[in-house]
Amino acid sequence: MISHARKRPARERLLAAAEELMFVDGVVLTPVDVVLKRAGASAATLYSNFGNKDGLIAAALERRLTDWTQAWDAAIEAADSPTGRLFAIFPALRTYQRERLAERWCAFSGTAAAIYRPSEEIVEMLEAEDELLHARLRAFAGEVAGEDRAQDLADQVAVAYLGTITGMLRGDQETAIARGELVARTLVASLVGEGGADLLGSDE
Amino acid sequence: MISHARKRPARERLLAAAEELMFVDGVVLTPVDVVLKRAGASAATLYSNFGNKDGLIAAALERRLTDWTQAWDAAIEAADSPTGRLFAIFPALRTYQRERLAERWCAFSGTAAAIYRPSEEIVEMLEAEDELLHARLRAFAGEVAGEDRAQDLADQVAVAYLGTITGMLRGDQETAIARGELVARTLVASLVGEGGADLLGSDE
DNA sequence: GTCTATACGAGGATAGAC
DNA sequence: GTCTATCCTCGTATAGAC
Repeated sequence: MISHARKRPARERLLAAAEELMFVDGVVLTPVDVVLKRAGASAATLYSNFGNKDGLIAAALERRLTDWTQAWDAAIEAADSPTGRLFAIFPALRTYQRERLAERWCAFSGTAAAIYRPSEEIVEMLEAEDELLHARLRAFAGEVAGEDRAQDLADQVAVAYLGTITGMLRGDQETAIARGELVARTLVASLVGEGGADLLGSDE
Repeated sequence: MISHARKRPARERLLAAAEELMFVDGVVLTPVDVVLKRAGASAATLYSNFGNKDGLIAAALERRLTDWTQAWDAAIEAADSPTGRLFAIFPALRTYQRERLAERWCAFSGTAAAIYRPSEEIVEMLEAEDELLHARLRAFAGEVAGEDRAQDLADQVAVAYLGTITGMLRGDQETAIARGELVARTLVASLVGEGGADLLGSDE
C-alpha cells in the first residue's frame, strides 16, 4: 500500500497528459512541448522513458486499449442476453464518450488517420485494437446466430461500429451512437430471421 | 479550342499537386514545400492564389467534391432500380478508389480527422460533402422504402458508408467496400420487409 | 503572374549538470 | 531519474525583383 505518494512518477504523468491532449487535438497536431508542460515533466524524461514521440503515442495507445477493454467488459457483463452482449459495444462507447467529451472520436482510428506510415510500435497497437474488435464481435455473433452466419454477422456489426465512430467525428456524437446501435439491431433482426427480436432480452 | 497550351496555369498545377499529395499523406503531414515542388510552382504563387495552406486545402476539397459527385452520378445512372440507385455509392466508391489506390480513405473524413479546428472555408467543404451524402441517400431511400421509413433507412445506410471508408483506412479496401455494400443490402432487406429482395433489380 | 531569396517561429531531440 | 539549457531542422509565410 502506497502511503502519502506526493506525486506520481513523471512517466505516469506523461502518459496521462499524452492521452488527455493527443487524443483530443490529434497525435500529430499536439506538440511534445505541450504534453511536457501539462505533465510537469522535462523533455529529457520523456525521451529517456519512451525514446521518441512515437514511443509516447504507442504507450498511450496501449494504456487506452486496456481502459477501453475494461469499459467494454463492464458493458458486456451488464448485458443479460446474447444479443445484449453483441450490442454491448454501443453502450460501452456511450459511457466511454461521456467521460471524454473533448475527444471527437476513436483514438486508434484517429491515430491511423493522422499518421501515414506509423512506426512499428504504433502499428502493433492499431492491430491489437482491430483484433480485439473483430475477435469479440465474432464470439458474440456466434451466440446470436448460427456458426455459419456468425462471421458474416460479426463483419457487418464491425462496419456499424466503424460507421459509428466516424459519424461521431463528422456530426453529433450521441446521434451517431444511436444510429450505429440501430444498424446493429437491424442487422441482427435481418440475419437471424424474424425471430431475432425475441433474442433481444430485457437489457435494452 | 485551346491550341498548344504549353502549360496549365500554376494555380491548376497547384490544385492537382495538392490533391495528389495531401489526400494521400494527409493534409497536415504534407508540407507546402512538397506541393510546390510537385506543382513546379513557387511559394509566392501559392499564397497569392489561395491565401494560405488552409485555402489550398479548401480549394482542393472543393474540386474533389465536384469529381466525387460526378463519379457518384455515373454510378447512379448505371443503376436500373431504386435499390440500385441507393446502393450506387458503393460501386462509385469502388471505381473511385481503383483510380486512386494511393489514397487510404476519404479526403473529407481524413481532413476532418487531421484538423482539430478547421478554418471556416474548410468547414464549409466538409459540411457540403456531408449534405450531399445525406440528401442523396434520403432521396433514394424514399424510392425504396415508404416515406415514413425513408429517413431511417437513409440514416442507416449513411452509417454503412462511413463504416466502409473507415474500414478502408483500417484494413483492406476492397474487403471494406464489399462489407459495407453487404450491410446496405441487409438493411434494405430488413427495413423494406421480406419483399425487399425483389426490388434489387438486375444491376447487381 | 511568377520567380528567388529569406525571415521567422515552431517542434523534435540531445548534452551535460544535479 | 529528473532538470535546465540549447541545438538544429523543418515548415509557413513574406519581401522584393523580373
